[in-house]
Amino acid sequence: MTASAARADARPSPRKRAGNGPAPRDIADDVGLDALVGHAGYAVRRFQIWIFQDFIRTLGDVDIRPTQYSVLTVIGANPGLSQMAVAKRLGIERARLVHLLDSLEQRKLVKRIKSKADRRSHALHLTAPGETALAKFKRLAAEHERNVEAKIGKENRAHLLRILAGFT
Amino acid sequence: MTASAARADARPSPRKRAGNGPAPRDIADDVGLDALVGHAGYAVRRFQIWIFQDFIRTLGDVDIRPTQYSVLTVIGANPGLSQMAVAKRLGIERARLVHLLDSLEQRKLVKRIKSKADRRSHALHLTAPGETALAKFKRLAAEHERNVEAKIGKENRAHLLRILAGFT
DNA sequence: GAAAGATTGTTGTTGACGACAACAATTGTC
DNA sequence: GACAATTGTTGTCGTCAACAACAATCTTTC
Repeated sequence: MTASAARADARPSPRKRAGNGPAPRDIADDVGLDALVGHAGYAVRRFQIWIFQDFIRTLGDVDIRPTQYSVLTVIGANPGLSQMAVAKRLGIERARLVHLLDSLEQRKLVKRIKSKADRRSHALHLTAPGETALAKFKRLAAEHERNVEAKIGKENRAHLLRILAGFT
Repeated sequence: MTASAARADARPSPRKRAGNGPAPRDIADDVGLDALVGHAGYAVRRFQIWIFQDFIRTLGDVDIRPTQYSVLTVIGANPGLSQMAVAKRLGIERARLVHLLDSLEQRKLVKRIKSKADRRSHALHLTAPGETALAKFKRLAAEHERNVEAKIGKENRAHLLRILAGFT
């Protein structure tokens, strides 16, 4: 460990700013990224990385990633939706949903049924094994949520969901 | 703003759908994702996407992305850090930091100085124009933070930062 | 002091993901 | 029926995380 970078390891930073102000005024002579404290985007990004890694790890045995889980969940709750409807609802592009559904259909979890009313679109449904699989995924996802609670606290998680309810 | 919907409680849903199918089967806007409500990861992901897009848009004129800003900020606050120290501090891989620094160095914002003590490593510093540029970036970043406040509320943002303080 | 092991920066690959553009088939509009 | 819009699909481009391998350079160990 070189002398110039010696302080990069310690992470004391007990300095909690209870005040709401961003206060980017600090000289930050102490440690690392004091200048980044107060940036919501940075904290949210780090948290999102952590939460996704825990999700991927918790659902690792069944090999389901967060986006796949969201697609399955929406289809399970709304059978018969078109790809366009699912994509718009989840905020993903329909071009990307094509590959996601290709993978899920290859695993026999989802099936595309050509719509009779609109022959351009496909009605999306879960297969029978897809339904039972989703039930298992939901149990694992609930376990993941408990990990989140253990990480940031039960009521903090609840408050977080309340704050971000407008983005779901 | 495709997903700026309110709660899933009662949504009259203007039901515009000018060019939608005749069948009442695929009404995109009325899709409920009840099962996704209550998943912290989903809300955080959507929020993170929004916040990054606003950051990129607000700092669009200076062409600085969130990761670049975090690198500049850390180097500005801790001149002389090695690439390994910066990467570890920001939670990015050193392989990725190489390209980030290539870009920033090409723009004359950062310079790599071969360390005399450890000839493997580089001491990272801001250039003179890099310092003045960072000052401008910080003003724009503060404007972005005000956008976040306008989006979720001032005290909600403060509470969020408090909840996620452990991830910075 | 030399060999063995670890670290730093670099290059490369892989895969997930968002953003766009173009296209055929189909539908709605005029 | 001509024209515009939508749906699913294919493709490209760029960002980003995760690895793997490598040369140069410490650090450790004998």
